[in-house]
Amino acid sequence: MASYKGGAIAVTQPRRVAAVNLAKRVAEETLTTLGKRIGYTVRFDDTSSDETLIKYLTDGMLLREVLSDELLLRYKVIVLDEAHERTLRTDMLFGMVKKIQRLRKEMRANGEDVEELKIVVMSATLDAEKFSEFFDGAKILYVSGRLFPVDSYFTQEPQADYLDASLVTIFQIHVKNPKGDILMFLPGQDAIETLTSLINEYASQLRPNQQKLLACPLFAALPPSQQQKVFDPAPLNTRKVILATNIAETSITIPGIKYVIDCGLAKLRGFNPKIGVESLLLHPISKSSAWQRTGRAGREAAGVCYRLYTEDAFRELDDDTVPEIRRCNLAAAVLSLKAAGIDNVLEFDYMDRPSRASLIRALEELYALGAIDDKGNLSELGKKMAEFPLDPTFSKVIIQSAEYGCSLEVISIVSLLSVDSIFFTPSDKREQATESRRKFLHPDGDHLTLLNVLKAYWEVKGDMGWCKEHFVNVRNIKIALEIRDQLIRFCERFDINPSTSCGTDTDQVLKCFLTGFFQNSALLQPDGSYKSVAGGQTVKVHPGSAMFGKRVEGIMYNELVFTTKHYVRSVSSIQSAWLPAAAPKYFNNMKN
DNA sequence: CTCTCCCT
Repeated sequence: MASYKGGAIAVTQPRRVAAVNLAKRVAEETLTTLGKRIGYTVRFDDTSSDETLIKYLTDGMLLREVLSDELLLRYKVIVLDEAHERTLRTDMLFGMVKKIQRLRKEMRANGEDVEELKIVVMSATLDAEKFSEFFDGAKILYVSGRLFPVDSYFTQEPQADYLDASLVTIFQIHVKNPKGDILMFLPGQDAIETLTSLINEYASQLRPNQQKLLACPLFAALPPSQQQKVFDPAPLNTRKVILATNIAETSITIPGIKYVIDCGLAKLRGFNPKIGVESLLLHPISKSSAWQRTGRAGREAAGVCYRLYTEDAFRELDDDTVPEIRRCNLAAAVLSLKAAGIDNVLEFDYMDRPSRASLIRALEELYALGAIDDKGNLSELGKKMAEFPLDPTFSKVIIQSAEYGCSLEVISIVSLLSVDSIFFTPSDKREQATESRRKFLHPDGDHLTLLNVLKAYWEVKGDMGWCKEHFVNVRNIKIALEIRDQLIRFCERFDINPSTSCGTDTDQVLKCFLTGFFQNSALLQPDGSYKSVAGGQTVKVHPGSAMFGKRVEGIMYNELVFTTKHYVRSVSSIQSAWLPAAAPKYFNNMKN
């Protein structure tokens, strides 16, 4: 069998499912066994081998590969697919592969035995010139899509209440058209749950001889069993209306959609580098996002899209969504760039440059964590941190856990914090969910509460009924356990004994977390509020937290996001006296 | 008195 060492083709995807399904499809069509000439590599799942000529992988996976193969010498071609999505990772790869291509060309000119690197960028954007210009005037090849036509309609007047407008539009479609399911785009869980119950209420008032209407919610936090309902065929004489977040824009494709309703809004991540706070706020979508939503009606046959905004409003929308790299905290990205040999992250070749303030902020955070020195060079600690598939804060905590004697506990808690919440709380059963989880509550907060839930999950051997009863999201807890297995292997590689336990001395766990999260701490004020030590914001404990409504002298939190207020999530109780020991340099500087 | 989505 041929080995393609040095001559393979990488095809990147922003999502795992896409990488896996593409590889399966291509293997099938080329009549080969998956994992031979055609394979895929995603986290926790790798079918590739030395024989693999075409490897489909997530863009995050290719970024990991750069850390061990700085010139990506195992590939002769790199295809970056779905480039228009401009994920943080695709944007990092743009600059990296461009640099690698130049280096390999220079090496060849010096007579070294290296192949040139070919780069192919695939994008559904209309603005191909932008990509071409970035890659030094690369040739553009246009390929037409295979969508069916979709008629688009706008409202005559601006809609003050998009929930009301949605409801009216759904029932108008329902009574005027014989068949075809409806996909409605909404900004979040809250709007989806509200509209689901409104639809079901009004649908019960339809005439008995009329076709029925069934509302199906769809968002990422929904447990797998309920997400599945979107794919189940509707009962006889019933039309499905799927109420979805942006998850239905790209990640999940539902068959049988004839009508799309677009409210024109989405929740968008933002980042303020001056105060270092992330936000999650409602924004009008971009034109490209509106077209993407529209296209969801034309996958199997001609469709119709109703936009709940005026044509004038549409013209005012931005052409494209601001790339993620300009909207998020860059600490993890900057650490990865440094570990991949890009020393000067301020001068890196970005297709869209993040603000200087945002890059400086990331460097400051990494310096405070001890990942880089005062010249901006990676420290020994920083090199180790970059190896872990985690945010730098988490990798710092894992590495420090050896000294604090609590690796066993810390590895589990970091795994549980690495997934979207292991709890699922439907708004209509909030009290029931809170009550059923009360027995896991640890007085010191969410970190140790999560550990209690995991221990209980193990005791019942992951019983599905138990999960349902306690509103525990099985999918997320299972992902957390896979992460945990992976982290244990990393620890063994770095001579950190993953079985070291602090037993009942759980303060060790919280003190250890502070070595990564000292900047995410807040102290109780005389008026009963908490004020963050880093930015001085007044922060509110999220109502879903074990620390909600409690008054302790200090708190540490995993996350601070501005939504309606500055909310902190995954919160635990700390003592202010622990802070200087967790980060001596940082707190000594603050006094001066 | 309640957070869109995705990745290692």
